[in-house]
Amino acid sequence: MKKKERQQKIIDEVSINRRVNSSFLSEKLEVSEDTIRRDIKELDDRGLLTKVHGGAISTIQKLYHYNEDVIYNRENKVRIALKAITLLEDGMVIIMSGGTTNLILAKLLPKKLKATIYTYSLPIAMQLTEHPLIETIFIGGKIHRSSMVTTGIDVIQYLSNLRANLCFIGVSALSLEQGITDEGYEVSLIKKAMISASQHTVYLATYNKLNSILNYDVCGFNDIGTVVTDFEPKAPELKAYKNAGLNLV
Amino acid sequence: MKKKERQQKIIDEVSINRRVNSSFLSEKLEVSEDTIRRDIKELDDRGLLTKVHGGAISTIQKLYHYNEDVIYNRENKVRIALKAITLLEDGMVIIMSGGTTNLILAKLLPKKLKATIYTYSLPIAMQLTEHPLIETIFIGGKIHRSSMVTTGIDVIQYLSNLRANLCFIGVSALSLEQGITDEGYEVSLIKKAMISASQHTVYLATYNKLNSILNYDVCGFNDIGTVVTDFEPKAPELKAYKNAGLNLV
DNA sequence: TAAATGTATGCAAAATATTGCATGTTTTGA
DNA sequence: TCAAAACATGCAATATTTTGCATACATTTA
Repeated sequence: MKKKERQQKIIDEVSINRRVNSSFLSEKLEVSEDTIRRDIKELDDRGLLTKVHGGAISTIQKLYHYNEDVIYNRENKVRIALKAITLLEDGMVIIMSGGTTNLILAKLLPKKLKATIYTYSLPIAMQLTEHPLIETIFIGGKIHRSSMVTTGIDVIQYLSNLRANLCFIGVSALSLEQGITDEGYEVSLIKKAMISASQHTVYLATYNKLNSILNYDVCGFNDIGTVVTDFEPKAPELKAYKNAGLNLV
Repeated sequence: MKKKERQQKIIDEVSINRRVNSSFLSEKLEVSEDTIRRDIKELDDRGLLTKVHGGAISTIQKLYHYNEDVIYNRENKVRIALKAITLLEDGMVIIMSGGTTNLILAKLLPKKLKATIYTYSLPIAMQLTEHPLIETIFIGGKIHRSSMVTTGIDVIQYLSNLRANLCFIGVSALSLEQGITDEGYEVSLIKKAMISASQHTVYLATYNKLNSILNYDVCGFNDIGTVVTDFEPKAPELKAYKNAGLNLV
């Protein structure tokens, strides 16, 4: 029996029973206890089980995990997310759009927060399953491959019947002239539906989204409520926005 | 220089430049081009870069990836999934339940298969986004944390309006007396709805699900259509099932 | 289309990894 | 506290993997 095969059997054994000891495995798999110990050590290093005195115990494994290194401008998004979290209270009903800023927000939500969250983004929904007190409702529809969100009439219709306290919208582009715009027609409609379903809307925008205009309107400048961004409050680029009456956090 | 170290250097090189060719790497790392090619092939298999004629190019990193090592009895499930795939044809409308066997099936689906797939499992939906020709529709609802599927009246209602060619159901328990049963009430209702929405139903069952009974009925023994399992066709344990008229693949 | 360049595969030598034992140390639990 | 069990480590025999070469095949490009 090869090493790989043997290690797989150890993993199986550990996942069936909560715990397994080296002497038992040594006998069952017909190798010395030293070999078993070395296997267990290696599997522990790979995070597949936990080595204990006498054998190994199972570790709760995540089926899916996401690679944060892939996210562009991650540091700034973390700062935005942390600011956005201060706006939350227990018991809120929240709608979240897609995008990596909202994904980071989902990850950073306090574990003790009680809330009901509606989303149509697969990664965000996955992330929210790790929060024990958050009830997550996924809004179904046709999946858009690259952005991993659902779109279509089903989503808009569902949102039209919803009442939420707050929604978090990832901003694609923000300008003084056009307000918030998006590059996709479908997404712009969904975001509009989110806005009208919520008492308050919070826009999450990294600084590189400022002063740009895309093809589809989401929200005119005068209707924008709160924008959370990662610019220094005194940065000159923000002055014009503040002067125009925007509530920047 | 060890293999691992060398492969890391190849990855580094590819991520700095967009592309690197084998002859350059052969000279720089002082090994034959054959070795470089073998390294590149292996790294490609692991998804860390993309092999092309003449060398390798960088691959877009996935935001989410799942850990196959976590899946119990993975080898058997792969065999079941491969058998199940032979039942598919282009243009089919398919419903998939949750579970790791279906997840593996989703992963192994031929990249050239054209199909429309309905699912209520987040991991399966994520997996399906990697198939360019598959249109995926996610059935929304309240998310059940540990199994990462949606449940509730919304799901059942949605399924009741659906007509599909085929559905794949992960089996929790199968017995001669009770047929297919499940441990959750909600899940059993959803599976029943899937069955009545589909022309044909395919049950995926690893051998350890045989001869067990759980609390909620999914499908009586006489109504079971096709079961795909990983037992040897001549195994004595299957005899009773075959004698009772079950179509085992 | 032909030459040049890149690729796949089998093979044997060399490199590397695995394993069980011997030895001494640490941990456990009565 | 002390004996028994579990553990870590070095080592040599053994098993496996890696590697470059030779050969034949495929792809590119001038």
